Amino acid sequence: MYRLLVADDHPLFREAMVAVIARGLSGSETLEAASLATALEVVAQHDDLDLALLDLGLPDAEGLSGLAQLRQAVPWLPVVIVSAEQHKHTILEALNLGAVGYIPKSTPRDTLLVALQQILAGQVYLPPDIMRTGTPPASTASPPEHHPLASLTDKQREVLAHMVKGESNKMIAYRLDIAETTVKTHVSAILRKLRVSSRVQAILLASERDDGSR
Amino acid sequence: MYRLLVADDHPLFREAMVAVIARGLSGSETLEAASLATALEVVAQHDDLDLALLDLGLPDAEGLSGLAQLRQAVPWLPVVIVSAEQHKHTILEALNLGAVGYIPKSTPRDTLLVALQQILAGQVYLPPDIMRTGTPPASTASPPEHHPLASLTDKQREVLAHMVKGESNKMIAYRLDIAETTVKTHVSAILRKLRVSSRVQAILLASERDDGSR
DNA sequence: GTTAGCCTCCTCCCTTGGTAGGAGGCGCCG
DNA sequence: CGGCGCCTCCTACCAAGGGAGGAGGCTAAC
Repeated sequence: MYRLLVADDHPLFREAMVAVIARGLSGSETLEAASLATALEVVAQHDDLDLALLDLGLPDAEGLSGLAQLRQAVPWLPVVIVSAEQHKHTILEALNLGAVGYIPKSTPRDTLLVALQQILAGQVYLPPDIMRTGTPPASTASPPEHHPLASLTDKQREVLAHMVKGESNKMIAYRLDIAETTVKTHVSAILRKLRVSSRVQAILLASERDDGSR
Repeated sequence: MYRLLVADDHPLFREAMVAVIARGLSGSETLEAASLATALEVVAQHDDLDLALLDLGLPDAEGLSGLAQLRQAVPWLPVVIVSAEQHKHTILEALNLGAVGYIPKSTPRDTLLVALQQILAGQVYLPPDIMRTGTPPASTASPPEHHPLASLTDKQREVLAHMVKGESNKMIAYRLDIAETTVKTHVSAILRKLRVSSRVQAILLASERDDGSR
């Protein structure tokens, strides 16, 4: 059911991770990337990804800069850090950059699965020791605002603006002078990027943020 | 296309009015009432009415009290006053009670038709002399808030509350532990009473008013 | 020139939303 | 008691929404 990206430069570890996902999240698809560069390529071409697992040891990304780049490129994509190191400082920094979780490479297979499921369900996963010792500050409380709206193209935003007014696809098509099928295409893309499953939810989400109306 | 109620105690005038409507607004249905009492009965049984034409000379309603009662009984129903008298004071008072227009009985047939169309389109109609001399104050600017939400039954409000959260009919059915068909019935009633044609519009209207969410 | 992203439009297909109309149960009120 | 409103549920039907997949044109970037 899910589409995940596994970005890690160790083929072996990558395979192991993919195997865990295949077994634990049946029906899910996994894409792989051995470097940050390819990871960026992949996410650019797949705007239907549900989650990216990002290793912090990638050759072309020093430390958390890879996370930062990924977050900037595709803000709507949740990223969970998979790392060997476990400095609390690093973890908190990652969360501040918008990561939705931090999974130590030492995590046993079944715990890993639980973590992924938790994250895919919209939660944040952190290693148990962090969870205990001092709750990470503002980070988890308000996960630095993935503004998924930002990832919309101009046209998509325009369509969304009409959706928010309560207009139907047909009406929007008429107003923007494009075919209704085109409107549907845009709407589908919007729903995907906003990670919702109905126009109503998209509208609610949209009018929650940029609220020009009141 | 429309459903109108003509409330007037003069059979002859009522017939004439119905005839004008039948000819000018082809396909429209008209219901009739000779007294305020019957008018109240009729509107109670037909929540799909588009407009009520109310005569101010009804035997069981002194002056504007009939309008007040009608407005209170079915706040979602637009009411236009049809009257012989033309005191400016009366007209303004009627508007303050939520009337969407005031049509003098002396109005010629074709003007009457224009007035009705204008009102059915959501406008307010007033006799020309009033329109000229001094614009009626807050009345037309903010037509005293038909709070259509008030006309919803408890269950309907409950359903609406879930709609506002972005839930589908199926989901609402599950949560309220009723059949989806029942939810649909409620939704339809809500749309009718709120005078909108899609759930999105209903949601927007609902969250515009009672805004407990922010 | 090639690539990539975006916009455009299409067909096929399924799900969801919404209307119409009927019907039974329940409770309140005249 | 009878009537009425409300809630419940149903069938049948049609319109709108949404996904999958493909395709062409356009422009900006390399």
